[in-house]
Amino acid sequence: MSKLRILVADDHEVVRAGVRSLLESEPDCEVCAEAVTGRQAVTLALQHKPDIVVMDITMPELNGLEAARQILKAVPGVQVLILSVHESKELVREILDAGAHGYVLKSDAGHELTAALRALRQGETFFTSRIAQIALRAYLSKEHASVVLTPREHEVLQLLAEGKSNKEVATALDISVMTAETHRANIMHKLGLHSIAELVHYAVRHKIITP
Amino acid sequence: MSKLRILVADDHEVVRAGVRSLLESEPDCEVCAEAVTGRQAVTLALQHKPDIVVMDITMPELNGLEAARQILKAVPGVQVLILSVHESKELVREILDAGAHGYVLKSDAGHELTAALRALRQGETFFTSRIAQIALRAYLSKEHASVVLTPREHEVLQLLAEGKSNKEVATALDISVMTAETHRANIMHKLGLHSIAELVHYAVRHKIITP
DNA sequence: TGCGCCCTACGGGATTGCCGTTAGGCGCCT
DNA sequence: AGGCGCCTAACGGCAATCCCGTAGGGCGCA
Repeated sequence: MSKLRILVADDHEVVRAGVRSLLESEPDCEVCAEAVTGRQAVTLALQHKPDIVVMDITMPELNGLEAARQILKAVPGVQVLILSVHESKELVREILDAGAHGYVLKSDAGHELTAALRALRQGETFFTSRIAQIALRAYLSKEHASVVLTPREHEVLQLLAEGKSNKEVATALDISVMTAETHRANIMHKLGLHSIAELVHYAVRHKIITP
Repeated sequence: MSKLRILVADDHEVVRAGVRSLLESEPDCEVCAEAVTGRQAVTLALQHKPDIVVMDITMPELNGLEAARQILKAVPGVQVLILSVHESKELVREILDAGAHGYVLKSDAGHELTAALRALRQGETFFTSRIAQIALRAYLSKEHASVVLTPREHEVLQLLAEGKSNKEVATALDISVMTAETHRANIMHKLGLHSIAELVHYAVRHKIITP
């Protein structure tokens, strides 16, 4: 069996060097090309027709997700392994929908990356445990997991995350402070949050507010 | 002359592998240790007393800047090279004030990193061109507005913004709850904030934490 | 019609947050 | 030596949040 030919796409040279270093510790892998932008990744994928593309998400010109979609459509048999820092539920969903074959976090240990490659070579998929958990939770909570919040709760969440107090929320929505309080309690219970700070984090991560 | 002993601090293993790979292509460099958090960087710097610390900024527990300050104070003769994705004006200022010896962007080419190392070995500083421009502009326009927080306050701010309560901050920093409380009050007073939510916003906007 | 979900509202106790103020010790700079 | 900034610590008091639970009215769907 010939060597696995791999295209590495990441806008940071340091990261590319890291991936190359980790991959080439595997005897049957070789990096056939490196791309700095998403557009370049598409071009190089067409030129080299690699077995696997290791792809970052945040890249200039064309983000990794869109690049992945184009590559998967244009290059038959290619497999895409996403390597990113992000781990939001929406992102996982988008990645799965894009048809990626695996997802590893940059904070994961290096052996996760090589394990992912071995899985892909066997024709399997590989999602690192945290991602698998996110995907599983999303699946178990009946598809639309992020819509567990009712419209009213979503509204309250936004106001709270913008820095408003219970009283201000109550005034803004013209409801009792008690009711605002109840909504907040329900939101926190549903999302598993325990403080305003976590709530703001959640809102920022899910783009409910713009920091 | 013996080899340059280098400590690499970054929470992403891929990045650490990349830095290691790039550094060890230089014959007179060796990576003596790797840290995953800011606090671990401080500990390992004290243990290994490296010649140079290559440090990321965004790290859990203790950010790279504060870690750099502590290391520069505690380890005589050590040099700190910041390796980050960010390039805001405030950040450059803080980095210069912290006493770092160089600043290279992750998107820079690998030879920038090795060039920086060579500069540091000669006792010089190295700032990649975009950073040098930012620093120069900031110097010329004499802006001394934004950075009023003390190192300790910055640290407390980070922990609070990460969602920790006063009590948790106190535990994490091994200080009294009262003291943590005082720091929080001072931070809020200095920044004109009035709630944890606003504090988190501030931290996100100023890239003190990653949402 | 009945069930479930949502919005509304309230109670009360424990905890934590917010604010002003004071004060000692320590290190750094002049 | 003296001053200054920082870190530490503490107090009092009021406000707000957290965490239980309970509960009625409205509205859509089977």
